[in-house]
Amino acid sequence: MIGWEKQQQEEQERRDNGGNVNGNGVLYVKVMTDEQLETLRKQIAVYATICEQLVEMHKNLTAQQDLAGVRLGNLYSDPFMTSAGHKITARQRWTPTPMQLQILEQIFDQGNGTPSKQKIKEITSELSQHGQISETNVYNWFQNRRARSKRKQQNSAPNNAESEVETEVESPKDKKTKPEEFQSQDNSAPRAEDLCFQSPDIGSDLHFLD
Amino acid sequence: MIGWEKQQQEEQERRDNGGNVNGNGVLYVKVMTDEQLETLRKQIAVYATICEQLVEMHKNLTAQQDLAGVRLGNLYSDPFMTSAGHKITARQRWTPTPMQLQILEQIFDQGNGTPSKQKIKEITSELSQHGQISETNVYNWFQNRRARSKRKQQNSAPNNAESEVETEVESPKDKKTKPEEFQSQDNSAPRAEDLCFQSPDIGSDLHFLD
DNA sequence: CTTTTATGAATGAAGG
DNA sequence: CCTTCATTCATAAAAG
Repeated sequence: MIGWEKQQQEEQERRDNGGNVNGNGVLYVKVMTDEQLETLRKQIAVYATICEQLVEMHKNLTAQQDLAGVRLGNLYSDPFMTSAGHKITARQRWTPTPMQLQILEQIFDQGNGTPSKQKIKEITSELSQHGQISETNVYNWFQNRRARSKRKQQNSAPNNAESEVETEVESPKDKKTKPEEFQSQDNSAPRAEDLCFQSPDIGSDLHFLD
Repeated sequence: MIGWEKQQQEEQERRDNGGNVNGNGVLYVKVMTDEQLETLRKQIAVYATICEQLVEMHKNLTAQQDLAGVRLGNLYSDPFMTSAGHKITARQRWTPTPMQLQILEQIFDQGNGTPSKQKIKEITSELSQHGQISETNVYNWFQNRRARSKRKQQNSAPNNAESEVETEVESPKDKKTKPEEFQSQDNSAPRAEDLCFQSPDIGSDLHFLD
């Protein structure tokens, strides 16, 4: 197959491009901005959802037919749903180098838990000496670090109290968020009329998974 | 299926054949070969085709049921997709359905960046046909969408004291650093139409979904 | 190779 | 509007 792996790592905020590129060899390539890719990704996701729903409907119908004694057999199979359904939307992500991680941890421990805008810039600047990184990466890192640190703390604290008072299974008891009428993901079947895709010449048939 | 997520980020040893790469802090773009694009196209086509076929199957089944007088009605308005994995547990926060997203995105792209109170109502009204939603949701969505779009844009400009010798970089990538004029601040989601990925009007065949 | 875990990133909502 | 937080999603890395 083809190797998408030719792609290089990068962050999510690049836009525009420098026209066409080529390597040391001759290589014609298409260049897409991240926004374009993102849009593509979402549109594919829409397809995935539609397919899922259609399959679900099918299962229901088939089940009914079962009751009626009209088994049609497994026309659908989810293998493709899982294989093609989500892999397409692959997304790359930054991975801190050990050095970067060390520095980040260090800063985090210093208590200046408040990553101000300016601070971020500085940190990013410094870290970039040790590898590819962007301000967003730094920002995210601190966000996640704090959130997870917090969660961990609150997760282990109530447990070591003398008598085990916490028999809770999962429910976040201190749900400070207002009890708002939760709107469950209704997820009513999509009206595809509203999907504004169009199709090119893709007149291919069903040899997905090829 | 192929994974274009296979790329690797190495601190200083990057060496790919793309040539459009660079060290830290430089302009990145997604690069795809024609082959890769073709594959993507096929995959999308697969979705379109599968949807069509499922629709056909559904019609047949429905027709049979009609004949058999076993019309059971809305069995397939199942609130949750069990195949997706996590949807079973009710969610406490609104998650736009793909269709809602599509519509929102569309409206957002139209440039009328300021969602007036009245507009919000209209939009909410329309979107509620595709799933549970409230005006607050819509309002928040636009708020967030705009804020993040903006940040993203302003984040993509800075660079770039190219320092590290990325031996492979050679091609004069004419960086058109003109992030602002590209599109007004109200539009940041390039339509995929540019890429020729459009889908067939499967919508007309899916009307029963509703 | 498949499953699990750790964690970077996305995003709805709240606050100011 | 902008920033911050909480939660969820997706995936690179680790484990089996």
